[in-house]
Amino acid sequence: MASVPPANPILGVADVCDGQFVALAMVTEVGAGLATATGAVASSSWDRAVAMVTDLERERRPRWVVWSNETTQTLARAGVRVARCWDIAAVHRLLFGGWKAGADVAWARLHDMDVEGIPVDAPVNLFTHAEHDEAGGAPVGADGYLRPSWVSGGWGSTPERMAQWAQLAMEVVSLQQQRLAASEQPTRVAATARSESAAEVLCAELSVDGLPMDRAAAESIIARFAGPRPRTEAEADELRRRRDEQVLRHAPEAGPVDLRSPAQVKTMLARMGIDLPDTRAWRLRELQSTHPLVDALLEWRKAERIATTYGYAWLDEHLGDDGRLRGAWTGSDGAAGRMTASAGLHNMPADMRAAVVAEPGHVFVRADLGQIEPRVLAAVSGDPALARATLEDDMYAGVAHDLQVDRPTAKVAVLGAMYGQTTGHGARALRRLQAAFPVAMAYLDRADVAGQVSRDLRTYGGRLIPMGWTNVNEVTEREARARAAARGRYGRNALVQGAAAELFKVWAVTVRARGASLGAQIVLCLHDELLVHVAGEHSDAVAALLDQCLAEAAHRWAPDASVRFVADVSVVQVWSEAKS
DNA sequence: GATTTCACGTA
DNA sequence: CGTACGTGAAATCC
Repeated sequence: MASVPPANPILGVADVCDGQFVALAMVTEVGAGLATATGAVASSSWDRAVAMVTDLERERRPRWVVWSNETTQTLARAGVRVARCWDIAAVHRLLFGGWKAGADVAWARLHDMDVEGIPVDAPVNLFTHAEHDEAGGAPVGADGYLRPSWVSGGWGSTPERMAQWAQLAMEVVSLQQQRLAASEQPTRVAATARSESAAEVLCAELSVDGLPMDRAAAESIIARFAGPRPRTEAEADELRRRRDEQVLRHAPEAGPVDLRSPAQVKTMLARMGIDLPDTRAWRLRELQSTHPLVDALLEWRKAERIATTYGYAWLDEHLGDDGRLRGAWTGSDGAAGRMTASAGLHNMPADMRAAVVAEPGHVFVRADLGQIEPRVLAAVSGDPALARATLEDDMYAGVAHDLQVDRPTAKVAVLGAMYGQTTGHGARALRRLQAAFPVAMAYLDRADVAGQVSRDLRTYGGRLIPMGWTNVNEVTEREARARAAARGRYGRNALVQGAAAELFKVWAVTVRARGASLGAQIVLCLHDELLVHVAGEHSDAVAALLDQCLAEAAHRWAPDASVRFVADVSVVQVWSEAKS
């Protein structure tokens, strides 16, 4: 570390922003630490820190460097929406894969040090605290790792410390950029680093802003499935008992059965002469209307799902008084890099979409990417024949024509190739697929083989897909082969799904940027679907924008224009109105 | 009390 | 033996 200049109470814009990158470390009580290539400063209060960031954003639009989207979220809560960002955790995940991306992990990996050897802090007590304050001078210990006291001690116990954190962040960014520059596709991977960082900003805003939901509508949907809101625990018990009774009356001789226990349900079904390896819904559905017990059980499962997972407790916990449903968003999962959301935002039952209602005077502009994965495959593999098939609105029709098979067969064959499905009646179509699209199929095969031999992969955008799975108890040859095959499927799928996630995020952050002047707010991202909330008067403009942004995003992400991407766009008041 | 298994919703 | 996620309850482990 270079010597750290003394912290100043606050400086003007010109003093701080002499470069494109400005590192930011922020806490609520103390203020902000900022660093540029030449020096570090810290502001003395939260209000002044916010003012400083706001001024800098307005006048210079720097690329804000943050350790994680925690900082971006703090800013968003204060009403500050930044345009450009460098999210160290997001770039770390891109470079090194995996999930853990704290400052200590990022630092260790960038210095080629063993992550397992990262020193851990002793439990916090009065003595260790006192020690930290004395030893708090340098963030890097003698062993080369970040000192645990620094990492766990918070970013901003003092303005000086915040300034040091900001300067450290600048150093880390420079190391990350060196890594990106040394990669196989430096320009493309650097672009991914920026779009992934922007996606983290979007996630921070999604977490803060939430999804518009009509409480009364939601409650009536829940009531339809699970009954009225119970006022007491006894009432809840009674409702549960009555729900159970609707099933159990079809199996009177089975005795007391806990329907929530799959084992007991299996036994109950066996006694009624229904033998199943497990009691999953798709198995039950095959037997639908052969026995009233099966039908009642399926109904019960649906009601139980609403009552337990998406019931009144769910609303109470996640739906704010302002009619916004909030969950925690992350820009990339630990695997292929898709966005994730908690609070059930990504797996809400379709019935609940009727409660996702635009606010007065507003609408949702909803758009989803059509057949995103095969189109992405055409782009990342560079297969000219598959690229030609993407020119059709329905690309499976094009593939079917090329393969001389019907559309359902073509679709199953393409999906099977991407996901590694090897059974079924697709063998003939698969051979034709190999002949018609050899480049794309070879791309998938390479991913499959890499997975089988546990060789790490990188997505088109440069995300590392670690394949060093821990080999647990492969006792038999058969099991070892099965696991290798599973890794192969995983590899195939990760390259397609991961690249699709990258394109989707470029699209989303482009919409965020271009839609800001219209007040368009992205309120939900669903892997290939965007839900944008905007004042009704701008609905047409935003609908057009979603298409324009897709074209821009596709061009930025994969400049080869031979692959066509399509979006289905509609303007609705309620999410459930959207057909799809 | 923490972790794993089953089940099920979404893409 | 398509993949991924988050969730809740039961079962299991410690």
